[in-house]
Amino acid sequence: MVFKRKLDCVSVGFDYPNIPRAPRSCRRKVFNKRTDDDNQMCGMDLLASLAGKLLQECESSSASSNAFEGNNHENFSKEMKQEQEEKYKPFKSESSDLGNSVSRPAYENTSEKCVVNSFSFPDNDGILERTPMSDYKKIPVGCETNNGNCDFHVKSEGITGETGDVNVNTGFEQGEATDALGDGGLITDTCNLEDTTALGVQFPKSVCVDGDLKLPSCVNNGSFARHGNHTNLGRDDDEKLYSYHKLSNKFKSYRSPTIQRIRKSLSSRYWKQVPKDFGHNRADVGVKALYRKRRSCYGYNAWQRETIYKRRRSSDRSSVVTSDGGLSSGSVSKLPEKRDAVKLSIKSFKIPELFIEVPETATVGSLKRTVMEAVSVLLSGGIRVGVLVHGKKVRDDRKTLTQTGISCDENLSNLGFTLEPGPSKVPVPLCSEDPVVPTDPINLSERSEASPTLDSGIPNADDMINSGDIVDNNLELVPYQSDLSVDEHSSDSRALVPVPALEVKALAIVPLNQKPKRTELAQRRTRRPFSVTEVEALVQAVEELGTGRWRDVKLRAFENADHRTYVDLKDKWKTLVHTASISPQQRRGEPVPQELLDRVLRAYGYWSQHQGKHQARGAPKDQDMNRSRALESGVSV
DNA sequence: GTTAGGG
DNA sequence: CCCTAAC
Repeated sequence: MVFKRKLDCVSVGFDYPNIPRAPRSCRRKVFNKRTDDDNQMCGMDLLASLAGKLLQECESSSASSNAFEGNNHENFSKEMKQEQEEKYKPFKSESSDLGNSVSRPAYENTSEKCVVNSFSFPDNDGILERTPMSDYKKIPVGCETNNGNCDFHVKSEGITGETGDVNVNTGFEQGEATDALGDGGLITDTCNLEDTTALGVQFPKSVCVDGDLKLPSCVNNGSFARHGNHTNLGRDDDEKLYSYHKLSNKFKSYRSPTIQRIRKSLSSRYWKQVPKDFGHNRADVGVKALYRKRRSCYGYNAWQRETIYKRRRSSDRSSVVTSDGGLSSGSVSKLPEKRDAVKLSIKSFKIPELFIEVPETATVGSLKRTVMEAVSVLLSGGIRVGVLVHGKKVRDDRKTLTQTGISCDENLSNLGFTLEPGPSKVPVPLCSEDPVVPTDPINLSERSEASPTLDSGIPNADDMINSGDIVDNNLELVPYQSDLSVDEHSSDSRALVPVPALEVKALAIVPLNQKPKRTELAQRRTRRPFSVTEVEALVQAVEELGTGRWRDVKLRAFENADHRTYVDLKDKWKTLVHTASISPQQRRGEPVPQELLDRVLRAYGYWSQHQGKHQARGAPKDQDMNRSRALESGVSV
C-alpha cells in the first residue's frame, strides 16, 4: 500500500514547495522544560535546535516559491495591476503567464520532486579521511529534464566544502562514541549526478555505498588504531523521516511515520529524544484532521524523556558489561590484543527514502534546507538498529556477541544491521481521541520488546518478516512495519516511505480510556514567518476578496501552502494591519515593504467601509481604495 | 467547516 | 500561532 501511495504521490501533479511542517523537535517548549537531568542530551538539542533554525531559514527561503501570480482580472483595476506588475517585475518574470485563466499559483507544475533514496552519513572519522569536493552549489534544476537529478550529502558542519565517503565505524569494544551527526551538526549539500532514475535520486558511489556493509573480519586495521577510544559504537540517535503525499489533488504531508530509533547498546552517549508525532498520519485521514489530531497527541514527551533516561541508564549498564567482558576502558593499544574483540565497519547506513519537493524557483539553499530539515527530523525522530545474524534478528540485547555468534572467529558477513522505526517502544501517547485502535497482534511483540524482561529473543512475526527482507548485510532501511502493509515490501529498495502502518501500530498502543490532557499535550506549530512574497499574495487576495473571506483567500493565494491555514492568513492580516498602523521603528521581523503596508491599509480601509457590499462581486476599484484610505486618514480627496 | 476576536 | 465562541 505504501509503495502504491508513493507512486501516486509521485505521479500526482501537485507542486508546491514541500516544506514539511516543522518537526516537533524544534519546539521551544521542549527545551524550556528540560531539567538538569537532561544535560547529557545536549547533543540532540543541538541538532534539534539546528534543525529548527534551518527550518526557519528554509521557510523564509522557500516562501519565495509561494509566488502568487495574481493575474486575476476578477477584481482589480488596470491601474492597480499595472502598478503591481511594475513593482513585482522580477517576481513576475519568473512566473508563467496565466493570462485570464483562473488564478493559479505560478509555481504550479514547476516544482521539483526528488526522492531521496538514501542518505549517507558522514564518516565518523571523516575529518581524517574526508576528501575535498569541488564546489557544487549551483545545480541545474529542471522539472522535466532533471527531475530528481540531484544528490545530497550529509556533511559535518564546519567542514564546509568537504565531504567524504560515509563510514560509520562500529566497534563493540569501545565505550564512548563520537557522534558524527550530532554534536557537530549537520548540513546538507547537493551536487549533480550523472545518473538518475525517474523516482529516485542516486548517489555517487563515492558518497553512497548503497548499503554495503563491509565487515573486516577482526582486523587490526589502521582505522581502529587511529581512532582509539573514539571509535564509534554506533549511535543512539533517533530518526524520523518524511514523506509527502498528496491525495485527491491536495497536498498532504506525512510526518515521520517511520519514526525510527537507533539504539546503541554499548555507547554511553545518548541522544535526547525529540518530541515527535507517532501516529495519525494515515493516508486515509485528511490533512486538516491530521493536524488537529496531532495536536492532541503529544502527551508522551515527558514520559518519553523519562523513558529515555531509563534507557540510557540501561545502556550504560550494558556498556559496563561489555567493558567487563574483556575490554579495558579505553586503552587502545590493548585492544588489538584482545582476541574476543569484534571489529566491524559499517560503510554506510541508508536513510529511508525521502520525498522532497521544491519549486523550480526555489533556491539551492532552500533545497538544501528542505533536505536538511527532513534529515534532521529523521535523525531526531527515532530510529534504532537491529542486528541480524544469519539473517535472523537478534532481539535480546543482553546477549553477548559471542552468544549471538558475533565474533572474529565467525564469518562476519553473516552479520547484518537494520535501521528500524524506533517507536516500537512507543511511549504511550496520551491520545485517546482516535477511535481507530487496531488490535494488531504485532503490537504485542512490540510491547514485549519494550519490556526487556519479556524479551526472550525468540523469533516472532516481525523477525521472520524482517529476515526475509534483510538477509544480507544490506543496510538499506526497511520499514520495520513493512509486514503490516501489503505491497510495500517488494524488493524495491526504494519502498522505504514512512509507513502509515507504523501509525497504526503506534495507535494500537494507545490506551482507550485515557483522556488527553490537552493543555499539556498541545504544542504549538513552529512559527513560520510570512515572507514578503507571501504577504504580497495575501494582500492582493484580500484586496480582491475582502477581509471576511479567509477561506477564499486561502484557496486563491495559498491553496497549495498547506502550512498556511485560512486562520493563519486571517491572523497575518491582522498583524499586517497592526504593523501598517505603527511606526516603522516599532516594527519587528522581516520588514514588509511600505508599499505593501500601504496596500494593507488601503484594503483595510476600503473593506471596513464596504463590508459585504462588494464581496460578492469582487474587489474595489483602485480609486475606491484610495478614497477609502484617504477617508480613514482624514484626508479629503 | 468558517469566521471573528481575544490570548 | 492557539483557542474558542458563534454561526
